[in-house]
Amino acid sequence: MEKNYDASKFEKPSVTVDIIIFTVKNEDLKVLLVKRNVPPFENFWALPGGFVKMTESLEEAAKRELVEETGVKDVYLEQLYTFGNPKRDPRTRVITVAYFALVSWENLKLKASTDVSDVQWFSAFDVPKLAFDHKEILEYAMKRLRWKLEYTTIGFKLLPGKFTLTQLQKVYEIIFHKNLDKRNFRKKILSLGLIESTKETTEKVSHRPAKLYSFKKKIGDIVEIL
Amino acid sequence: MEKNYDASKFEKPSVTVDIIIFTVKNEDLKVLLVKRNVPPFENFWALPGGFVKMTESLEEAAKRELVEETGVKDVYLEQLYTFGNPKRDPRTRVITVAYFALVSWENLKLKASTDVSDVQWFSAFDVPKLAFDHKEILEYAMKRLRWKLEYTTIGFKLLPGKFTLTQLQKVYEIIFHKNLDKRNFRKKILSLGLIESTKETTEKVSHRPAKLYSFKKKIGDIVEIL
DNA sequence: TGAATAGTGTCTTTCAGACAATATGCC
DNA sequence: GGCATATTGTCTGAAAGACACTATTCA
Repeated sequence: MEKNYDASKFEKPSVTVDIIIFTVKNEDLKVLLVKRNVPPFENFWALPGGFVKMTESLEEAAKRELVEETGVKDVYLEQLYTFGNPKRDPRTRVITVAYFALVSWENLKLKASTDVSDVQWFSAFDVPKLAFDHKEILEYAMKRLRWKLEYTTIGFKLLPGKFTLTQLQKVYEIIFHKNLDKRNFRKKILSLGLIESTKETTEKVSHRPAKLYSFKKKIGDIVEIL
Repeated sequence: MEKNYDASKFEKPSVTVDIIIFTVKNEDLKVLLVKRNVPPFENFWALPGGFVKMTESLEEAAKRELVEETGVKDVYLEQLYTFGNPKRDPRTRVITVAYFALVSWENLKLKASTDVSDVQWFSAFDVPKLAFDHKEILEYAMKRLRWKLEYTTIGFKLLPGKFTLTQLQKVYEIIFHKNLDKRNFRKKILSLGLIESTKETTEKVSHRPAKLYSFKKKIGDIVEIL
């Protein structure tokens, strides 16, 4: 901290949060974008976000935006990185704290997906030109997502509460963009001891039904690394 | 981003950077602190830091602070986390972007270490009460440091350009607070293929001299994970 | 009984960890 | 030669990866 301080003495940047909201749907990784209807970057798609209010924490701001856009609470949310290049917004100095969120499609389809043209899910592998430096932010989020998937158990967060191992494997395959061996995948996931089979199975499928699994809710989420 | 924007319409938070500067000296992990001489937290020790100027990026701000406090450039610097609790500063809303830096004692002892009472190195394992939420920030930095040391090659950054394997092992032992097996440590480090032996050895020691190693400067630092 | 997906085991290779004797330079 | 530290290899257990067949349900 500076030695002398006068809050009014310095010109201050604006601070926003932007959220990268991922979900999996139709065998694809999706990201939620909103269409801008004012300059700059009018008619460009952008990450959802907004100004941080003076009385809310950064995480509260991110959660607020998340609820506004998707109607879901209690999802996985983590701070990603803070982007502060002085030229990233052509109007004025804006520093943005990026968060990334993982939601299961099943949990949110009731609400946000029924919105119309100005809020839409895009394939994370094929997004339109984005406003500001949002492309860079998205790419950073993809890196973090892959990394987390490899070294933590975060993948569950993209699925509903009960899921089959095949569904889970699919999530991994989608995000890593490569096929995985079924036996090795199951061995590894189960050896982590973080999910348990329920007594239920999938129903009304014209083939052998699969067991449904759910997370063990253990002492504190073990997602914490780093 | 918000749909409508008027830079003057919103009250804005102040934005600072704070830096956790680590070094290793006397077989201890040290962190640089500065003593505050104005309220709030007058006479408390705090992390070095300051306001982000309107025309500089966050990283530039962090580098500027780093040079001001230590006189060193070209050190390892990475963004740590952004702390934005609305109550973290009792005066006004201050959001701080924390960076952490690793410097080798040998590279900086010329300058900053000769400063007097208000800038000092403390053992990272035994710091005084800190101003604001700086204790929390420091703890987070320690976690990140341990993590990075385990999964990347970042440890080299705490040593001078040429070093012995024993010195390097010492760094790891200090930070992990436990002893490591010499043979396994050397096997692992050398298998990474990131350092190479020079033709030099330590001199004027009253025992067998050790080979000096240096980093291979490869295509881009391989420290990038996550 | 055929279609479709679920579920399962072995072998090999690689890496981490335990463990102790020899080598070298200086005095 | 004695002291102090440097340097080096083997064995064992665990985990990751390659690989193919049997089981179950429904139509």
